[in-house]
Amino acid sequence: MASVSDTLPHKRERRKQDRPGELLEAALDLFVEKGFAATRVEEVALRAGVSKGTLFLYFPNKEDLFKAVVRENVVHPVNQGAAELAQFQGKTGELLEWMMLQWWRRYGATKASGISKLIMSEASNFPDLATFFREEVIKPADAMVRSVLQRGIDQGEFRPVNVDLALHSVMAPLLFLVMWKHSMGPCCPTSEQIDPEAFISQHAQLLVRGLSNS
Amino acid sequence: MASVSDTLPHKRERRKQDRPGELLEAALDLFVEKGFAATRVEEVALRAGVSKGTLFLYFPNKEDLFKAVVRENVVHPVNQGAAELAQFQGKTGELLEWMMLQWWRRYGATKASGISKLIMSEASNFPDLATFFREEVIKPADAMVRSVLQRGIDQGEFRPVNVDLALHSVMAPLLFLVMWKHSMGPCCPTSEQIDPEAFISQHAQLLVRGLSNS
Amino acid sequence: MASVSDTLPHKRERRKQDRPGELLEAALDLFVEKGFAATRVEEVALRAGVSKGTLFLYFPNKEDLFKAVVRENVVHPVNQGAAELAQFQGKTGELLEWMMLQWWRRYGATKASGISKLIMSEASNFPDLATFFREEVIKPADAMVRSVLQRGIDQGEFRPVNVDLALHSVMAPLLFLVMWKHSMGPCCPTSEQIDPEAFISQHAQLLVRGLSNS
Amino acid sequence: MASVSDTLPHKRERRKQDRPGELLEAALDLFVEKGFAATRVEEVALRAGVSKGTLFLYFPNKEDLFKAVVRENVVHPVNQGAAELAQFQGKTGELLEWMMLQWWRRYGATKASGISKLIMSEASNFPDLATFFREEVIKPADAMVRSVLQRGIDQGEFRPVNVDLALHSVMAPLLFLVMWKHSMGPCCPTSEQIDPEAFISQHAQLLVRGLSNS
DNA sequence: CATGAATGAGTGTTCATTCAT
DNA sequence: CATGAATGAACACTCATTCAT
Repeated sequence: MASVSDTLPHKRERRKQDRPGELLEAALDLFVEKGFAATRVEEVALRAGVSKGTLFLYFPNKEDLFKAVVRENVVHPVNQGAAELAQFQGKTGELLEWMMLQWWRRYGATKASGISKLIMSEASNFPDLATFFREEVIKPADAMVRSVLQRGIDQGEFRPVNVDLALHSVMAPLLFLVMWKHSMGPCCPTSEQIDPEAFISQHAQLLVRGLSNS
Repeated sequence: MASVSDTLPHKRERRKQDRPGELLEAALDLFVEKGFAATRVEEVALRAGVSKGTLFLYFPNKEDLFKAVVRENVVHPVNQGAAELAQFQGKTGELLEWMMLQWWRRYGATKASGISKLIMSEASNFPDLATFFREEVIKPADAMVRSVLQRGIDQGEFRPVNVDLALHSVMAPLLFLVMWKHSMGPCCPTSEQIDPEAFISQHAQLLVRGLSNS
Repeated sequence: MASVSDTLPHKRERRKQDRPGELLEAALDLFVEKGFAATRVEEVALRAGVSKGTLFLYFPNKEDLFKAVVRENVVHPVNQGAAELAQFQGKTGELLEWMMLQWWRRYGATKASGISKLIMSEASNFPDLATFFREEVIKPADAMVRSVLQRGIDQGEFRPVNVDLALHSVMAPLLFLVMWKHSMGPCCPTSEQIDPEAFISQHAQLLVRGLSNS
Repeated sequence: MASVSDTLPHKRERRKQDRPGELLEAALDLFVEKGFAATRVEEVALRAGVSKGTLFLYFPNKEDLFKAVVRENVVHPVNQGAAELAQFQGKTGELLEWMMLQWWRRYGATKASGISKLIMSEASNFPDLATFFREEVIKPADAMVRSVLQRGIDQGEFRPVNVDLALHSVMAPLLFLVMWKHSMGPCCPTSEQIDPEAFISQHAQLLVRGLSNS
């Protein structure tokens, strides 16, 4: 006899199963907002609606909670855009600017980018996370950018610059914006804020002009 | 025969004069290595070869110790660079590349650049430090870059781009290198290391070409 | 057979409920014995049979612990006394003497009166505590005395003296006894001890006679 | 050959001889103002114009400095007034009020009274000081007051009250004023200040009326 | 004698972690 | 499983006291 709880678990049970997920979610918010050291485990537990002791039932200590948060929330911002990118018809210069703006809108501007800032900040204390991040995020992203630049060169639109270096000319401003957004940004008066899209546009255009073969 | 004390100050005195410098050096090391919050003042003192109490004889509190470290290792270099910059004769394009390379050689490549990474990492937890850094370091540096770009525009060498945005096209790659150096870098195999000067050179040239009026 | 846990709460729970009271009692002892500044919170905790951290579970800081001690041991008794006072029927002269004796028996003669001595001793170093004490203890007590004196005047029993000054003719001897008890008293040979109730009685009678309209 | 320094010592030498005195003076001010615990020996030394180390040349530790300050500065407020008192012709009631006012003007209102407050405050930590103070100050003062009261009784002006108790009716308000002046007083708004002479006058008159034989 | 640099034991307070219930 | 009371090791900062010069 199939009881209700087989298909639609009671609230209690559903929550129980979700405990780790809810804790990870709460921890993500707080770690991103405050960093590792300044986040108190009790606050994480409270935000997840459980007691402090319960958190330690699921994660043996704060460090492991942190690592789980990072591993769980690292987003692969490449996968989504790669397909669209491949279909793009038109000048590579326009593609480059479009790609950078898309990266910002879909990733840099979202909460998810907080995890990148977090990793950059804490990498030296958690080397394994840094390695993990490099493999999962940086390498694919670099490859994508590299392919776009190579496309421009192959099509004769760009000069044959050193692609391995040029890709950082593309990524650095984006990462800079992410870092800024999560560090100095909140401390700055509005008059000193940076308009991300305006900056990306102008930077992309400078880059394309700098790369162009004319 | 002149005694030692005629030419060299007494041990006590000599040490006394050296104390602030020794403490600042130890503090720089530890702040860069562990961040502001995770650095314990006692460890700074011990590394400088004195007791905890002695540190507070020279710096009233941890925050002021940090500010002194910043002044010694970041503010001074930037100011020195600015002075040399003013004497530069020649094309602004060359000046820009030279400035970026100098920034790297004199600051980015040194231990002191860890301070910038630290600020980026912990600004949100220590708003006072962030404000201090913005006023003492970022604003002067931005003004310097802005003046170079404006020089190029005024001399007709650069197009009249938005200087407030372009300035980040100059700084972002430098800060990216610093972040990289102090976070992901140490975890990367040598094959994936970035050659900072080669990157800066190429980026500067892309930028100059992108800015140029021809 | 009903188990113990049916009638008595579990050891943990019982202790938990008792904690604040035990801490307040230990704190009263030590504050009175050593003063505010010289009392270490850890010693309070230890005397209450808990660790230092536990104290901060119940009181956010040393100052609030002290305020709680004052509320428990000074404010409450004063308020209770005031209530009984209101019900008093009879001559104001008798009321005055009765009030002074009650004040002594219920407060002055107890450990709690050490708080008044402590405040007199340390007020200048802890202005916040002084203000707190003035608002919570002195003002209500003064108001009570003032109302009694006014009652005597209104009923024609007392001459219309300056009530704001006369109030100190009532309080000063009481505070003098408290100061004496907690400072010089313990150092005096028994032959020189003051008999508090005899003194209060005679002083009250002198006062009433001095105030009386006959 | 009598050199100048025999009669008028050089500033240097004079100061050297006065060192202990200057230290005691500086210490008096600070102990009275802040109490024993809150007074820092360095501040005492600075105010006396010497270095911290020098203070320990003259006083082996803080406690002994404190005791020296007290012993040195305890004033015998009786001696001066006793002679005048003996010559007083007229009603004892007037004598009593005059004596109380004089005590206040010549002692209570001066800095010297700070030492009484200090002793009352710290007596429990320095029992030997309390004993010393009792012998040197309290006993003579009590004797004087007692003699005045006895004079009133002997002359038939006062009723035969218990003189050993009544003397506290005289002293308590005076000591209360001293304590108030050095503790709560400075923390109170001007509207709540006590006018010492007005209070003493009214209290003395209440007392005299209470004592009088009519 | 005098200095003041140096010390280190202590203070209030925080917080990750444990464990009896 | 879940709780939350309890712990104790840190940490920044203070200050009486010492001692080489």
